[in-house]
Amino acid sequence: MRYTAEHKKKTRDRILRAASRQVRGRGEKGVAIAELMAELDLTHGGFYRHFASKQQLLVEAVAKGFEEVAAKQARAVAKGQPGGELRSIIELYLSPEHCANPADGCPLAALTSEIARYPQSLRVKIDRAMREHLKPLVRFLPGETEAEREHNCLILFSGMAGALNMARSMADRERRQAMLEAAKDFYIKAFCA
Amino acid sequence: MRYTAEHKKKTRDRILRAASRQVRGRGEKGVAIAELMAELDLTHGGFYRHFASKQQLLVEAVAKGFEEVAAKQARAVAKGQPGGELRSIIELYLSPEHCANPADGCPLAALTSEIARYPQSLRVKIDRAMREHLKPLVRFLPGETEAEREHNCLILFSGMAGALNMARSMADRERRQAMLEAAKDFYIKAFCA
DNA sequence: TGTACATCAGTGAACGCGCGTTCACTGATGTAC
DNA sequence: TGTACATCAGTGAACGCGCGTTCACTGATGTAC
Repeated sequence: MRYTAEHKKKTRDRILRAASRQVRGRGEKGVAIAELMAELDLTHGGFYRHFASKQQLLVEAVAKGFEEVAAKQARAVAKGQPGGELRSIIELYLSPEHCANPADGCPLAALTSEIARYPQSLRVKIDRAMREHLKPLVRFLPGETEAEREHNCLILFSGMAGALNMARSMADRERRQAMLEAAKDFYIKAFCA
Repeated sequence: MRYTAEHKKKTRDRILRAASRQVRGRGEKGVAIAELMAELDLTHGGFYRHFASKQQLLVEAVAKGFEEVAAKQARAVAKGQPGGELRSIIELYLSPEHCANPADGCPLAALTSEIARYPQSLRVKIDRAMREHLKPLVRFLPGETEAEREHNCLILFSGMAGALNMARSMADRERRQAMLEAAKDFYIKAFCA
């Protein structure tokens, strides 16, 4: 059957959203085209009307993840008081909710060690998406020069991603909570002086 | 043909070493039994005389990785001056060599985001191996109480793992180096006060 | 307005490949007598 | 010391499964006339 252009856009977006959740929840290898399409009540063959390959899907899915996270961070910042932007972001990032729901969370944390192994062509695109995402946050970081603030931004987010993964790796709830709290204290003290 | 008990031990160890390097270099899904055995000029069938399953191999391979890293850290500490133990460890961890050679490096960094997705049974064992590895380092960390030093230890290593992965994800050499240097400065200032 | 044809999102079978695991077998060496 | 049998690390074919991608086909709707 023939569908409108609008319908096609919507389908493409549904695939992208589902893929973005799956790749963050399960990693690149955890995404299977046929299963992904079945989740949307579609069959695998149609996938290639929307994306050239699984790789292309992944790049866009990661970028989509960064967008979602940016929106959440913006909401958290808007809720908090002025001057406390970075603190709000740190508390959101190291919250039990973010820890418990990788699929809805930061792609950098979900794929920390995988990205380093992606082919260069993919890495370049993800790197770009990440920097695009971090750019508006740089101004909240301490530092005399723009370069210093940028470095601090990278250190903060890579550090929090590491801490979040450490918490996610822990078996019992208590240690997980303690890890998140300790990390929250540390990063707030280090960057919100 | 029949081999001596010693020969069997050696073969098992060769498999384990190769697997440890592979899993750190490529991730869990990147290890293929047949390829692993072929690398040692063996065929895949023999694998199951040494390990019950791929999972069991992975647990031991990760533990082996922690042992290797511990040995390297001990060597670095012995070379440096007394009082500078933590500084030596940080400099080793965030060195260009460690960044460039994940297969010979810290399993925590190599598998940061994957471990969180392993089945609970596997995670428990890896968690134990990791804590075993960190235990002798806790005393070098600042903190009034043992619990505080332990938390600081977890924050430091998870943070460094995050920073190392961030550097590994970057496309060009300059930014990678700058990231490592900035992180080195930051963690030394934060923990070697 | 009506008709003939073109388009194209979606279908589902098929291809080709990789992988973990099993299993009957081999044959050199260990062991029991 | 010599002989018959047991052991078991290692071999390689086979099984069963999952997966990315291709392709001929469908059929409702868009478009040209």
